Amino acid sequence: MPDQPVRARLVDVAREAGVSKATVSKVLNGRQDLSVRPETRARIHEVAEALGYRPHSGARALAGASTHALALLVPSLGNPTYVTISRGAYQRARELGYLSLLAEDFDGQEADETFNDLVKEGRVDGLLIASARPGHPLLETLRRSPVPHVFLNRAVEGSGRNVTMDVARSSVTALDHLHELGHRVVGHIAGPAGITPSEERKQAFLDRAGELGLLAVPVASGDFTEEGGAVAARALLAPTDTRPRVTALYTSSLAQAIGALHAIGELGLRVPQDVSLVGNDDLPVAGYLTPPLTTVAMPLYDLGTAAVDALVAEIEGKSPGDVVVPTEPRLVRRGSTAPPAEPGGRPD
Amino acid sequence: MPDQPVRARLVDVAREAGVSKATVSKVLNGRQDLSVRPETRARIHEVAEALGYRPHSGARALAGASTHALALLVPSLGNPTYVTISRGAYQRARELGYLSLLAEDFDGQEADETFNDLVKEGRVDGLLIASARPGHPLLETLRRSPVPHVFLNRAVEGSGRNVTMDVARSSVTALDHLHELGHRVVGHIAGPAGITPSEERKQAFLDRAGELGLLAVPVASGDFTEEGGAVAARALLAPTDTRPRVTALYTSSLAQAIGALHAIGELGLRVPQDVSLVGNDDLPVAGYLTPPLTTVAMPLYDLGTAAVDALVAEIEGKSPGDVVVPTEPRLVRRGSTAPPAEPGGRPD
DNA sequence: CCACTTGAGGAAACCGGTTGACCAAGACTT
DNA sequence: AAGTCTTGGTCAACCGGTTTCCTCAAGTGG
Repeated sequence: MPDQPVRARLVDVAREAGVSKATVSKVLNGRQDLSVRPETRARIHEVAEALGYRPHSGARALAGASTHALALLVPSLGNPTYVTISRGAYQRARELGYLSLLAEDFDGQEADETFNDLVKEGRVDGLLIASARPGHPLLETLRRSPVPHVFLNRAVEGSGRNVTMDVARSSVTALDHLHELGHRVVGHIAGPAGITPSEERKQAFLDRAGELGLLAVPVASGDFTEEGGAVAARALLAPTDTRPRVTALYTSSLAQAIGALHAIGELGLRVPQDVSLVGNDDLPVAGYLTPPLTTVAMPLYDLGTAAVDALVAEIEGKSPGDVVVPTEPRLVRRGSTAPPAEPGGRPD
Repeated sequence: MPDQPVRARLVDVAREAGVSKATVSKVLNGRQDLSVRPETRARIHEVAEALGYRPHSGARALAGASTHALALLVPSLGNPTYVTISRGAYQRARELGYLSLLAEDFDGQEADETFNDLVKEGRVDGLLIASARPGHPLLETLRRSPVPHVFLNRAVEGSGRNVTMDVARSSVTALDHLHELGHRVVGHIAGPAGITPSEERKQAFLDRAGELGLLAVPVASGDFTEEGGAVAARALLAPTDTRPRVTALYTSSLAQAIGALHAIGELGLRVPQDVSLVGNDDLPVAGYLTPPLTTVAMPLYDLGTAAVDALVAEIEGKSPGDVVVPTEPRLVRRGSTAPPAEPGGRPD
């Protein structure tokens, strides 16, 4: 095969196949409103293949008002959670004939620039928004210039287009595990206030604690970072007169768990002998912490695929709706959880 | 300001400003080959601003053969190193009027699909390639369909378009630190064979070890992952008759350091009392490991900006060349390094 | 006073696709 | 035999910019 210094264009394919541009376009796009002889159809596909033809996305967008591209907006790529989600989105988009782009909106700080670059300049047909929160600038922007979009992971109440996971179930899974081990005083490190999965996880945690009859369930909020986890852990583990000592912690993110692990060590406590720790989200690093982290694996990849399904459906004219990914959170038992020490066996 | 249900187009701006499309286009693109009255110029800018006008990237690409977009190809987004690089690239691109897209090519496995989606479909003007390695499919693809591109982090020998950091210096920095502390037997966990920064770091490590007169400097290679670091650490720490016991390790990535830390613990050794550990790249998590990790901070952000500078220069017609980011690697001392134990003080 | 330059901007072709309207020729119906 | 479908396509307008000539009026030199 010779080199292809110039991109093959639609006319090139048409000339080579001995048909018109229109026919090639319709055949390659699989349109039904046209009858073509099977052999012509085959010839067109062959020629296109041989020439390595790819339609120019700009020309396509101009003519058909569709770019066949989506963009996923995440609050931070430093959080590997979103990397997994984006992989799911990318693959599913590909299967549906779309390209999924990835953009970091730094928790809303650059959301409008990103919106301009991607939507207003016509680079994408729709947005997968994983960075929503109350007061996010994009919410207002979308109201004024409506564009197909769904919210994933973080829901926007009343939007009717939220794609989420069963985070309530993850709290139950984590808490049941700790309860079975014998823990009766369990702290929860929640995410920042106002962010849906944060609130939901916390509420489910408190509800389940009530059902199980736990003695105390203190909660502290913190960013989804190591720092946030460390600060919150210190707050929860500080000695107090008003309740018994916490023997286990459940965090909202993996980074928080790493921070908590650090803070626990600094306080001279050991995991899991003195404090058990359960994280959220399972990523390779969880297995390499000391001790390896017991965690609730959330269906992040599936969340990405589900969000793309919902968005593409909307782009193709169906009306959106809320979706909950059916895959259940799964407990991954590692070394950071164990039965609590005998009361009095190792007094403070 | 009223809502803008439809995108404003060039003609809209032209009509509103009372001039022709051509004039608006030239004024907004700041072209010199046209004389326009200052007040006309100002009016055009005002109208464009008021209408929130953004040129349609597809139309622009079609007419002018430039998309004003770049793409950064990274081997894995799970490696936070590339996240920092991409942030540098994104910001610098923005300053130069470009949009930087981010794509994961899974170490070359999806490189050709990505190339088709981004380059052949005309979505970007050039590529920032951080995932190069010998035999990478993109190398051949680029030979056949030349497109502006630079290689960053991982160089391609003889390409004459490599943007790299002073990795040799990072080995020296790490090794000097360990030598000063008194270590004389230092192991190195290198990256996979054949990848340039890997080889270069290793060679510089060995060279510097020779200059310092170290007793032994065993090297093991492994992926840039926790797993790779753990396996390599086990190999280096295994007892042997042929050389004294290793008292310190220097790894090629942060994830490797986390893996090594894990393996060291499993072997019943303590950091830094029994083994000192120096990592590469400084990211938030490094400060929250137990113990906090001493590491060589590489100028990742600057690497991203430098790569964009080089690529944009090439797109604008200048011929490419190799660039080394001038920012020096910097040692961040934390708790994972200390003087070695007295010989015999704690025998194996 | 007239040809000529200069300043300010306009007309139209073009980029590479998509799409709805249209058409020729054979098959079928009556 | 004439009209009507159906099959298998084609034609040309259009999407929203950019760019290359043009034009036209006012000023300028001779």
